[in-house]
Amino acid sequence: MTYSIGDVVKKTGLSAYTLRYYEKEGLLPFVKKNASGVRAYSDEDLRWLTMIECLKDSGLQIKEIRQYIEWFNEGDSTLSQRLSLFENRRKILEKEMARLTVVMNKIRYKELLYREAVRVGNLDIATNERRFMQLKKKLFESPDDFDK
Amino acid sequence: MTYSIGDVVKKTGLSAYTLRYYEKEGLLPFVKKNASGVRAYSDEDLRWLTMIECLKDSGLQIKEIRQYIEWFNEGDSTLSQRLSLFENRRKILEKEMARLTVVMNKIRYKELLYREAVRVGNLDIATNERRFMQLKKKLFESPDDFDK
DNA sequence: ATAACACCTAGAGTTGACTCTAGGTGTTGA
DNA sequence: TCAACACCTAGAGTCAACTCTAGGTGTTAT
Repeated sequence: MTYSIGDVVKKTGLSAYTLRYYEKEGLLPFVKKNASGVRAYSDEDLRWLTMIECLKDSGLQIKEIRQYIEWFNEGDSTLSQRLSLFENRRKILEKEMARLTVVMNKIRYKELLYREAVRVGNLDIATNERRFMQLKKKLFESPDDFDK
Repeated sequence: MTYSIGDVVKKTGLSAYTLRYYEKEGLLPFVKKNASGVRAYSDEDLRWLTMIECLKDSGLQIKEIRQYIEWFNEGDSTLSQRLSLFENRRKILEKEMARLTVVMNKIRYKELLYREAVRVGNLDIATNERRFMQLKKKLFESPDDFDK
């Protein structure tokens, strides 16, 4: 069972441009072409595309994904490099989630503040009302920076 | 109290290039210049920079940040637009965190798998060992996509 | 047999967010 | 006074990841 590039566009949601671009960048070294040069994707290729999506979602750049694929093709001698890659990614994702949690608190504070501001018609509450000042103090190192 | 661009570079970690670029893009509409054209940042400007950092961290593009600053300068008539902005951001951040949680699981699976693969010297465990197959099934819709 | 259609390549263009270069001005310490 | 230094502007360059264009080929339905 093989698939045309149009089939793969429908299956993956990626554009044909993107699929060709990935190939040019070395992300799909196995895609076969028929006698007249038309791509015929295998199920194996589709599995690679799923993995590529996952790695991309985790924040890897295309050249890093290519590196992973090259390691995969070199076989068991590169197992430890691949392990490092996933370890590093996991650590980076942990940091990213921590970062997002902090940002989320700040944005939530702003949402709460503006919800009340819309209700009363002005923003003075941010600097006047005890409850907002206390919230700011809890959320921010230097609270006054968040009156903007 | 005012600060030169060099002072602000030290305080914020942003480059002088970036600070001038932000100004060009309308993110710092209040920065004063002295008679010979040299920027003198105020404490107010520094507070804006903190806010800009926060909005940038939350994923806003520079033109969206400019829009927010314009709304701020227009006063209370734009309170509800600003509320929407923070609401939308909060929702986007929630989605982003959910997305990262899913990705994290997949990357953790890979890390675990490769840790064992490095120990035994090959990757066959992924397709042979019951515990990895079960983990895959728990984590992925179509588990075989993650043998790459 | 011809028009429509899906596909191909090489290479140019786009977008966002910087980052740098060239050429110049203003201030300050030896 | 003159060299070092921090600063200025306009505009060009960079980078990643696409996205598109131009010009062409191969297949299929009428």
